[in-house]
Amino acid sequence: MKRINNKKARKRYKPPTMDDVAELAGVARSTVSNAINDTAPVSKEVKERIFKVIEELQYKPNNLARGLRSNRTQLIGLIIPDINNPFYSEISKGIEKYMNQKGFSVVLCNTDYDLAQEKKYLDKLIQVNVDGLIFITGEQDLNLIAEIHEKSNTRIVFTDRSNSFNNDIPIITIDHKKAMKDMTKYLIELGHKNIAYISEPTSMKTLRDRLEGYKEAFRETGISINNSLILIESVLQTNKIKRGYEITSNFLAQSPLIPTAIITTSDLLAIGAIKAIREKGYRVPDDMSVTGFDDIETASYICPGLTTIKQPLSKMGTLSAKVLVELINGNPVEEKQIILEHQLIARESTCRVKQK
Amino acid sequence: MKRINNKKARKRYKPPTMDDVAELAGVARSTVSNAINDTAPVSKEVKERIFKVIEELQYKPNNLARGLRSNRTQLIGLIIPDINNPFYSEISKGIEKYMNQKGFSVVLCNTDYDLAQEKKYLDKLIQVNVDGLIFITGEQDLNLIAEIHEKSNTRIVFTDRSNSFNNDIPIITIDHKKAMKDMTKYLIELGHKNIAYISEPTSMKTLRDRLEGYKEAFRETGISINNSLILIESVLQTNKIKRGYEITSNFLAQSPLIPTAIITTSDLLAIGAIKAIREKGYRVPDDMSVTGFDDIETASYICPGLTTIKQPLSKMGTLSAKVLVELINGNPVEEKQIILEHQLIARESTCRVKQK
DNA sequence: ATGAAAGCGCTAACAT
DNA sequence: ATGTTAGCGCTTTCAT
Repeated sequence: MKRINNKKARKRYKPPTMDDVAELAGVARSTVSNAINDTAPVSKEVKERIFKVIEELQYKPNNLARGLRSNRTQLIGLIIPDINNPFYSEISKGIEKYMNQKGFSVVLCNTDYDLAQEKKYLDKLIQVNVDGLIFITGEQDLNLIAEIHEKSNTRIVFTDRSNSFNNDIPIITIDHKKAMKDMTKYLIELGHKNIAYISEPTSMKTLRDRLEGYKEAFRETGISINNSLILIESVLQTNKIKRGYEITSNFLAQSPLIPTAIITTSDLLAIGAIKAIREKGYRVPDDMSVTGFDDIETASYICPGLTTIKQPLSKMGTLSAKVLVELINGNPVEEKQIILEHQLIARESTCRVKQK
Repeated sequence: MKRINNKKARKRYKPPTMDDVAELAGVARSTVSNAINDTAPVSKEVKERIFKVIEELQYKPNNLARGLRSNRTQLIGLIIPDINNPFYSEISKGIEKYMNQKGFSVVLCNTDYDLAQEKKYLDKLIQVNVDGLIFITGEQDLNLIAEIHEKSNTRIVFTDRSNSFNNDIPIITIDHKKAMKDMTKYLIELGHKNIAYISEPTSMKTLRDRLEGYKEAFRETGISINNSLILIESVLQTNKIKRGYEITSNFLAQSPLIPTAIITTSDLLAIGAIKAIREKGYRVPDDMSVTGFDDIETASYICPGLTTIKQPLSKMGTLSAKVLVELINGNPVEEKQIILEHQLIARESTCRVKQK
């Protein structure tokens, strides 16, 4: 409203209201409402008359008014770190698709892993009166979540990760510890002993779990762990590929011990790592095997195809959405923790260790 | 509302309203409104009192009520084909970021290139009372758009593409014809003559323009075009990499003439193409150069690095958002067509043609 | 500078 | 089965 002085003001088109429909159909407004929402029986003839008028007028209920009255906006919030990361975009796509089918609209919130942003979005979404929200993040402020959970109309579902399972917010994820254990054992079975581990920050529970899985695999096979091969990022950030490249580059440049395999905690990290490895003159997988995590689409198309852990991303999205809709509809959700199956996908980026 | 029979009904927390604030501050509701929105002068003392109460009560204005009254929801719609495609997700990220800064929330709509879905989303967004929307699509129903433009409160901005420039809807894009001409000439200068062209459907104007650029490059350099090397997809679809792989695979299997270079209309297509080329036993770029389009992040990390046309994706998003906000604020937008600069990025997937 | 009052378009409780 | 009525929480005249 800063400038009203643009002469070409848009002609204010007034869309038809429920009153218009009621009048033209010769019934009361509440009858129209009942006809539309099936909230009370309406005779067949009246119904027909009403829907004819609706068709003629191209009447569309005003969601704002509806929401104000009924406390239901058919809006849900989606808080994710980075929509430009295929891991999140694929989950998001699943969520959006399901929600759209169920008549909800999805408000997208991109945090760039910033805790302050998360808080701001949380506030914003409440103010938008979303019926619920799906939260994918590592660094949640649990107090804040609890407060929201209690003080607003908003239902919450976590996807992929949560820092604690001690509340009753549903979470859809996989068994990260098991997954990484599978991967590590797979490499060990290929004869690898010096296996580097490049991880995003273990401030996130999923990543703590994975590290645990890595270690457990060593323990169970009786191979000793070399801590100098474990590299943990300290800060969450968006440019995963670049970070994978940098970490690996630095590591290879200074480590006295060159591993025969590198495990990373995401496909993007792995893509960066492979580039760094090659630049140092090593071949993948002949000199060094590399593994990713997630199984994003590109993982199977890059060269060499990336050995990785497949997370059912789309399904995770769909399920999260489904659970949230149940919650919104007031249906009880028995299973608070939904743990989906992962799968080790062996491609060309890993091979049996060569004679040393 | 299907089942009310879950006993564990949530305790209905009632957030404070503007009336609560007014009462506690000992002023009229309208004064609170004026204080918050700066819509009329309010004395300093009263203002302080009001904001103190707001802080205490943790009062947040209800957007629904606000929107119902003022016809402003601070919601905008984003209609895109595929959030899981880095091209769109990067633009989307730019849009979301800018909009968030400006106090808007973004409603995400993913069409999967389906025209019917686009229509549904358009309706839905109007019903949600978005203040405006950004539309990225090839197959828009122009009548529908015109209708919306006229009959709703909704402002529209196109990003990347539009089938016609004959209306006054702003569009943010690059010069696709020029871009593809640049790329083609670049290959010609490297000595290539038999350059295949793999394109997504030319039902989209941007892709018609690019094809035109390809042809013009040949014309201007006096090299004859071989139509059997031009392959146009007939249907828009999401799985670009897979399609790139299939098209290239089929083409190489049956074409009597094997080109020394392949131009594709997107990086994803190129990634698929490279895989197919290798499977047929050719090397990239030694036997066959390959080019992409867009310059998504992975383009520089795959092996070989992909020669491509850089589109300023993030900027396109930001600018689209900016224009839309101007429109919403009633500010005149002089420049309806914003054509941004592209850039040819030469990487390792192309090289000088070898002696034949 | 502040207050009173109307009403945005709808749902829901109640009455008929 | 249908109508009447009272708000939901806010912005926006219009008075004062």
